[in-house]
Amino acid sequence: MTLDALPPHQGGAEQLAHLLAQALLAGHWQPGDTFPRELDIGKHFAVSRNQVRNALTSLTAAGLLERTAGRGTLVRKMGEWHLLDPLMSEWMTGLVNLDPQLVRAIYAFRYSAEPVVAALAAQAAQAEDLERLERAFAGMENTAGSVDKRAEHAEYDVAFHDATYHASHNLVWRQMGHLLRPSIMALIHRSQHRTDTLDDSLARHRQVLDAIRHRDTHAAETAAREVLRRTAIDLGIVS
Amino acid sequence: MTLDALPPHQGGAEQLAHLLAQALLAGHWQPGDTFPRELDIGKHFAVSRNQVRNALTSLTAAGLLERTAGRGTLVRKMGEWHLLDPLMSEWMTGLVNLDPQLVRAIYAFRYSAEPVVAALAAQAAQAEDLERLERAFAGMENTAGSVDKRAEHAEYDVAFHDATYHASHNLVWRQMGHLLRPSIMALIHRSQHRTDTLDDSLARHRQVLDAIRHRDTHAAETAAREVLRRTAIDLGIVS
DNA sequence: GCTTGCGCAAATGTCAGACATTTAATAAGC
DNA sequence: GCTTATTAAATGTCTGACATTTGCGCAAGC
Repeated sequence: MTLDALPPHQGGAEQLAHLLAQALLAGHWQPGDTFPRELDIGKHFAVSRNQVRNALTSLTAAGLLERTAGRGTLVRKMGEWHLLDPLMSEWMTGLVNLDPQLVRAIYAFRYSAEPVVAALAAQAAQAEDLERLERAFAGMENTAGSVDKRAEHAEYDVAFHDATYHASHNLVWRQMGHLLRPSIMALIHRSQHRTDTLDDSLARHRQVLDAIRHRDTHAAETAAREVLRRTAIDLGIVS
Repeated sequence: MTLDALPPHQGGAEQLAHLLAQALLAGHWQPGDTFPRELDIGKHFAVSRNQVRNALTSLTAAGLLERTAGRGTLVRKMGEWHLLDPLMSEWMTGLVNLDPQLVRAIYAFRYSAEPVVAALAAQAAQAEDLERLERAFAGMENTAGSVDKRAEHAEYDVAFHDATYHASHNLVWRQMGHLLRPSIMALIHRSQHRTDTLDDSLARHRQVLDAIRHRDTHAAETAAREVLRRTAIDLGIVS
């Protein structure tokens, strides 16, 4: 694979990293392939070697690449990626053709984890956590109707789930809120967003909110699972 | 806080990063403090500015520091740390005085997550996963007796739990195996390692192994919880 | 007195070029 | 045929200069 298929970019090592990362995530290179050389990348995008090295440092830190002096830069396989690195979430977000295997893996994780997180939230949520949840839910309601507010709706959706993780009041769980963004954003491109399914999704979210508000751990667990069942359908994981 | 209290080091930006990271994790600087300047660090450790910048890049990527041109380098608070970055686990491992709040947070996470992971493992484990679990458990048994094998025992302990996460066959859960190392290594310094508690711990691990082997999800869940109850006692979280 | 603007100092960020080091392939020599 | 130099190619490192951003002081002007 060459660089020719990639779009140009506008300055900054971060953007270059974003560009290359998305190409890697989209599978433009096979694991084990040798990645283009620093000088070639710099030539192609008209940036200094420094910028290239900074970008490649990020990708290496995220487990996407493996570099060794003399040999070059190798592409690592999906199992080695640091899926929990916040940068990864940023790069995955907005990627249209995210690997179905990855979408499935993240969903499976959420399906097993989120009920537990919701239960913890029901135990530990403070007043401000409830406020965040309610604001996010209200946002979801207000943006549920029109088609041109789909992106905005997804943002509130992300905010709702992130607030749930946050309400668990556990430092580790809170970090995983990042994973929600790519997972939920994938919904935009895959779901039909019919009115009835949206209503159903909203109702299930409301049950999570109510359960947490009433400090009902068991109900929160069940409700979170129901939300994710709805998500599975929208993602096309189950029919 | 100055750099004077830190030990010297032996070449390599990685080691320098490790050194500075451990100082940060140990709380040598307060959140919001300004970190020493690049040139001062280079002067103190007799390394080039490049090495310093490489080290600081790692610390910044891990969320320990925040750098802005003109202002300098600020120390971030614990809530912003990327606890799931593999480098963080490496830095935390072997740190004698890890912040109790952090130990507690990681433990609370494990207590809520590991039963679910064990249940998944009971569903998804393959023959090779069982082999790994058995090898790790056998190692724990063989190193249980003597005091001078405590470190080795801890390694097998880590391997056992890591094998459990691995057996879940989920890309996301597998990444979290990293968190186990600092958590389990903390046991070495905190637990008394009396013979009877070690026997008890072994027995509970054996139940996890058996439950996974028999594909009994519910038993795996319960057994994992029991293992962590034992761990809580050894960590001094509960009496 | 208060604000605005200018300029200076200090810190991180960037660049360019040369050089070091590692690796793999190739050729030389026995 | 095996081992050993040699060479080429890639990433890693060093150095010095310069760019850019930020915060602060200080003075002018309303």
